[in-house]
Amino acid sequence: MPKPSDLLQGTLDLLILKSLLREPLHGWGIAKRIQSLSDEVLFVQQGSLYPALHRLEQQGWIVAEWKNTELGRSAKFYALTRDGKKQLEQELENWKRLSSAVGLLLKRA
Amino acid sequence: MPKPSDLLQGTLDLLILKSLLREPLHGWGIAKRIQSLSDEVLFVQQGSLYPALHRLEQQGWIVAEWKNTELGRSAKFYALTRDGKKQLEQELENWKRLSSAVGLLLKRA
DNA sequence: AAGACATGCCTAGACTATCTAGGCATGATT
DNA sequence: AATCATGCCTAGATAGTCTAGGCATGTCTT
Repeated sequence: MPKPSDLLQGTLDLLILKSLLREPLHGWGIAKRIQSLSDEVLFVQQGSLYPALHRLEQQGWIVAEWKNTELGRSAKFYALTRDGKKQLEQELENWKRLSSAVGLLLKRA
Repeated sequence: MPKPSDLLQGTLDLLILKSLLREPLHGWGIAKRIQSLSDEVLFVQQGSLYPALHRLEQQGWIVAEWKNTELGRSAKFYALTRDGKKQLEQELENWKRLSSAVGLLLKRA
């Protein structure tokens, strides 16, 4: 039984980093942003998101800081680090390279 | 330490099915075809390919038959079944849906 | 004749990302 | 009082891919 996938595997880091490029966001906000910016096509499960955030933080690509949301709630805001921006560019390039290669093959084969 | 990926995860089935659309091929040939049609960008490891072929065969999407290659060697040729074509179309659609959603997000975010 | 290389198939084990399925807490709304 | 939205988290299962081997045959080179 094939499992429905909400994401293209391996792109979650890319999506997270990219959505933090403009401004720091908390986990919940990241999920909503990915969802809305993709026209409700991409959904990040919380069980995927939070481990990913911790992974990215450990790599030094994002940093966390507790702040208050506009709703007056405490939330963990993540911001891109300098290394994170570099990583983002690498992942962007990799995505372009691989996805266009797939596109090429699909057009030709 | 990030692991270099030769493929976008989850696209292998799609690539295999698509490369069998024109004519049956054996494993070795599938790998070479994916490689050349993608302008040497996508590489399928044999340790990924053969398990995938067996998986696809078990699903009923491809069938195997031993034949001789042009070089006079015995090789296992795989052909798309009717179900395989259906599956291919579904995976094609899914790929388009998800990859364009990623593209959209990357453009916007 | 020996060795290397290309062709061809295969598997076991490790790795890693994602998903499922929960839990916990707070504030607002009903 | 109950429910819902917001917000963070983890444990375990699942599954796909990669690493790193093994095996066999045929051809080409030395």
